[in-house]
Amino acid sequence: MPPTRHQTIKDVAERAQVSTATVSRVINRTGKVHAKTAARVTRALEELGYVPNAWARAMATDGSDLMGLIVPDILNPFFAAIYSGLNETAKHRGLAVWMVDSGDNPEKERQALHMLGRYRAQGIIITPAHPAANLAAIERIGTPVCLVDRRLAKNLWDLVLIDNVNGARQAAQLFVAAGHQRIAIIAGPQDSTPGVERLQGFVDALAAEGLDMPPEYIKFGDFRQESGFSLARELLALDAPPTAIFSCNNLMTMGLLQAIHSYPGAALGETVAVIGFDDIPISTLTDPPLTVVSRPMKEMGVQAAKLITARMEAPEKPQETVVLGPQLVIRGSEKIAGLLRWI
Amino acid sequence: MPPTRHQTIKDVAERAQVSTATVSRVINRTGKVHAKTAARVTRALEELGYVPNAWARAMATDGSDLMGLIVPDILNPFFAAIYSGLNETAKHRGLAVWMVDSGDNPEKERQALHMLGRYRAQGIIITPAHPAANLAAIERIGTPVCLVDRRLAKNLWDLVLIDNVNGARQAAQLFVAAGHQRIAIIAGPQDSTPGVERLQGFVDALAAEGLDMPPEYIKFGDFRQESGFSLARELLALDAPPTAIFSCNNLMTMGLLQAIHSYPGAALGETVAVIGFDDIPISTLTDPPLTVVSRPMKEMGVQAAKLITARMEAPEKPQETVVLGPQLVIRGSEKIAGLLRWI
DNA sequence: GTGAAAGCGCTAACAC
DNA sequence: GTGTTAGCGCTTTCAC
Repeated sequence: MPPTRHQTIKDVAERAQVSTATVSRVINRTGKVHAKTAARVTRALEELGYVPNAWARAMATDGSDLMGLIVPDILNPFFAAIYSGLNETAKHRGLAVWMVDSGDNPEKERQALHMLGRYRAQGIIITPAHPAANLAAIERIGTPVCLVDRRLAKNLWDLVLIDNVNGARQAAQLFVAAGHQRIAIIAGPQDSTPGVERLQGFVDALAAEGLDMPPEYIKFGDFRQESGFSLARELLALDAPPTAIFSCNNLMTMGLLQAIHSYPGAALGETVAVIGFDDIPISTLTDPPLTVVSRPMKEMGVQAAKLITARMEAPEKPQETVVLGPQLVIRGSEKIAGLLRWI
Repeated sequence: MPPTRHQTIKDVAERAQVSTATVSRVINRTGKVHAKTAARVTRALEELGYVPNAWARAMATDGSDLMGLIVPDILNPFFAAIYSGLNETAKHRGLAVWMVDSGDNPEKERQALHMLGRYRAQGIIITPAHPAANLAAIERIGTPVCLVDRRLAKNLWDLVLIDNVNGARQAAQLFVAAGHQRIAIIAGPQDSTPGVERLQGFVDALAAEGLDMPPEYIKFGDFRQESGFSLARELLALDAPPTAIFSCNNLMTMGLLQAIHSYPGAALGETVAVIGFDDIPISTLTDPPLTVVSRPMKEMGVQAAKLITARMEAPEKPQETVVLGPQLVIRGSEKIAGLLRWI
């Protein structure tokens, strides 16, 4: 491991017997350089194993190729998929994406924002931890911002959203079609866009079908597995437990399944039906396989990349919102065995 | 969105009626500054919403707080967990971690290496895609390197490994104890450390118990779900299918479960037993729940952080290897119902 | 076509 | 205690 100092443009210039300006021209293909000189420079570049210094370049040009992505949970496959789509698209445009985890925590989010600020990221894509917590900080960013999956209290930024109301409605209608009457929901936090919209879409759709949801059938979780687990147990313990449960995100669905699995007398597809929001790897492994509202996660990242690069080119253009449609994937878990006989 | 130019140390200096040097001193708490002056500077700092420029600072000090992590698959919870541990520990030491995905692909890995080089990362933690593909590039890095989970063809770098042989041995012994005779393995790629060691540990342990593994019971996958699925189907289709299958990583275990689930006549815990390497979220949801060789994933990240920061302080100290122990988590899937009667 | 030189934002001697 | 100044590595006028 020879810890050789990084070669600079100056080293290259000396070796190729030219000025640093010429080396720069060759590297960036900017301005005319004689073919022969260029060849000499290229050779020196290779011989020295020159690696450009991104900082120095960014300082001189007042702009880097760095893009920030702030997500609430790097371990959640949903956000990993967004990163995937974003990164691929950004790479094509010569941009590098740095993903940072906010832990869905305003204070950590503030730190993340600050860090990307220090590194002078040219744009920030963020799924905010809270609709208002870091509002001021985000307004002060001074570089393009694009929100993904969740809105903020102010509507100043480009948005990539899912039609949550529509997705929840489809789930509700499917439950009704399967003959369920006692339908429950494990909702998300009501200070987040997805939390509110999914609950609303679900409740409204059931109401339209003439079904009122009693309060004890509406549970509020925090989008984490543990809350899905404990809330599901509360539902199963009711005197008149629901025959159908809609879980509002992937992690809570995992908890819900775990609860059903471990609850005496409860059985998926027998005593209780389930629809989850967001597909999960185990969907096809449960018995019956899991019916879910699925959404184009990677595509959300792709759209975010497009919005933010467009805004980098035209900072003053009007705010834009992209709404992607969810898709119901029916696999069987939306019904239970005995139900049709009872109706 | 007022796209105000970033404030510089110079702006602050003017506002506080001091020199840039003094501002720098206040920011970095280096050198003496009169309390009153400091107060004036601090005030200006806040009023202007000053955010330091990491690049400029790094250029001036010839060193940043940037750390690179290159993983084969950001979507794999195993690597996400490593990031988690690494990031937390690094943050305590004032370092920021940039995780980059190599897609387990030497070419993309090369690009990742290059990118972190351009950004002058102060250290690189990497799970190499291939034992030799980018060897030269890694040797040329010139900044501390720490390998996680996989070795390289040369033993020049600090290492964080799992005792794979030991983990596989425990799995084999448990199968034997459960009365299995026809035991198969879905192994990983044989050009990777974990692939080789887990196979070896398993085969050797069985041999020690007097059990030879016929070649048709040894399948080679690529650590991805799809290969777990198709190889499992091959095993189940044998004239004398195994009663026990050991899967060598989390993704292949998912495929294996899927295959068992969908294969006519096959049933987990009835016709076939399973042990997986690495825990997965669904372990407790299968029936019977899944027995796995589990390992301290986050801790691997923590150890990597420690090794690399230690090396940053003492670049010439002897190479160090940390081997962490895996742990067998017995949940029931290692046995099948009828087996004990037959012995 | 090519080079000299200024400057990006910051730190670190070195003076005072 | 505080200011002046010389870089860090690079790009970019502006001359020639």
